[in-house]
Amino acid sequence: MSHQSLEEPSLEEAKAFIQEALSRRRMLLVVGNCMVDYEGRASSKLDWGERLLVVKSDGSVMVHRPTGYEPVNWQPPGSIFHVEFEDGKLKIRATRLQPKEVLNIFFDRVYHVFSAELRDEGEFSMYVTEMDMQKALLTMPELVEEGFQPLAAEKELGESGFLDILGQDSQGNLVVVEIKRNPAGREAVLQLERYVKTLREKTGKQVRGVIVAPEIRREAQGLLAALKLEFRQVSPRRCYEVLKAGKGRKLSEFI
Amino acid sequence: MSHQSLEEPSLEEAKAFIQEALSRRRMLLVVGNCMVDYEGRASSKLDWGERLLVVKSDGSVMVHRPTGYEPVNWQPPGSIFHVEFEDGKLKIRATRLQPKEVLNIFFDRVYHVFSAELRDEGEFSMYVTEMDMQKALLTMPELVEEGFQPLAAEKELGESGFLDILGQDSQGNLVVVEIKRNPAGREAVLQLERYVKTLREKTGKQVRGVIVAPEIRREAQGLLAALKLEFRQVSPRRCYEVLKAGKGRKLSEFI
DNA sequence: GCCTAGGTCCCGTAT
DNA sequence: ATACGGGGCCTAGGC
Repeated sequence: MSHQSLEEPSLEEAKAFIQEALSRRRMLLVVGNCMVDYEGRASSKLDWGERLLVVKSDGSVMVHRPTGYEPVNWQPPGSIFHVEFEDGKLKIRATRLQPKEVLNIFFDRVYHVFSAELRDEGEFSMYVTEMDMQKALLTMPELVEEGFQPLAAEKELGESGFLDILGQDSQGNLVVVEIKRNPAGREAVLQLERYVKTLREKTGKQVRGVIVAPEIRREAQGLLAALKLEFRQVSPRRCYEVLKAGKGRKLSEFI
Repeated sequence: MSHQSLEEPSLEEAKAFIQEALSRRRMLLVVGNCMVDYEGRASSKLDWGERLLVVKSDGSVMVHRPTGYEPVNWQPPGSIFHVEFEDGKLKIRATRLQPKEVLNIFFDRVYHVFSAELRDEGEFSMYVTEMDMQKALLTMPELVEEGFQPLAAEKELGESGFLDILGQDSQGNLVVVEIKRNPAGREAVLQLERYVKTLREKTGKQVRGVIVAPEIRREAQGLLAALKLEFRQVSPRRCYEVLKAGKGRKLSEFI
């Protein structure tokens, strides 16, 4: 990995360093006193203060204040850069084309600049996502309930959107399964209710609705009961284990 | 502003530097080859690669890969740190207490470390928010329509939630106003419909529903028409100007 | 290209 | 403390 840095560069030195880093698409860090203007979907202005600017090789931009997880100003990947002096300040402009958004960062002092060409091929694996839970339920339908048989997944229901799993229970009743990776709230219940209602109207038959989630919030339980919907607790960990065990089998076997 | 950095430190030197920075609550940057484990609401593992670690004075943590706007792993403000050697690797543990989440970062090589105590009192101002739009509509009700008179704002409607503005038109009909700063979608229409329906049931009178937003999405227009609801285009910029002009006047004059 | 749904969302605000 | 909605959300997947 090649990298370089400067301590307390002049604005001219910093400008040259930054232009070099941007043109070579290296990761760039700038620490200094700056002011930031943003104009695009919304507009904002950040007065002078000491911050960290991060520019990545794909054109992502973040301006970080000393505190707070989120950048105060930013630009997503694909931004285009222009560096120049304006009123004696070092100006870095990052432009996004669609939607058209412009971020202007003005430095009147730079304490530190750093650039590097990072190599990172490391695999990132998240153990359980909502889609994983769906796969797990399709792989092992009894997680929903004994005798449950999936008929379709990600089925469109017109205005209502997409339901996660449609199946039938051991009695042959239609069952709509709504999956949540996080604790299910009122919104999930209402969403399920829309699907169930739509299906009842379409088919004219009895339709059951089941929320599958790690837990259901207390405030959603009343609504669930009032709408005669059901809840089945399934932990992400269980799904992860099912997926690990079921590797190699194809989804198409089940739907 | 005081700041310091090291180039190509040994792991021992890096450990001392990092511990010093964390204990003094300085902003810390580490560039090096690392591996990351996360366990909490979900779980993840990131194999070895070259990345940027940012730790802020409030305990925010971000691990950034060479590309992508978002950090691959992170911890929100308030995290607690522990630094030690494990299997010859420099291990930085960031723990969040609620919910309990642990982020472990292992470095086998450090290219660059930097720390600084940033001072930033600069004011950040966003020109228009959804609440600003509400204030603007209360300040200048004709933005909704000629003769519109606000009666209440943020009014609770039981299970339905809070409606943005309740008012009456020049004919004395009740009007529910639903404000969106962004293009209004199907969800906004359904939300408005819930409020209108609830109010109709409560009052037994005719109730109109109006969505105020910069624009309405195409796919929501059919639903809007079918439910006999209305749309009024209002730009954030217009709201911003109304607010600027209306400064000094109090909200309580209007509601 | 636009749109929809999910996120370890984060974050403010109100309860 | 916890629930709820918004975000310049960002990001991935469909069409």
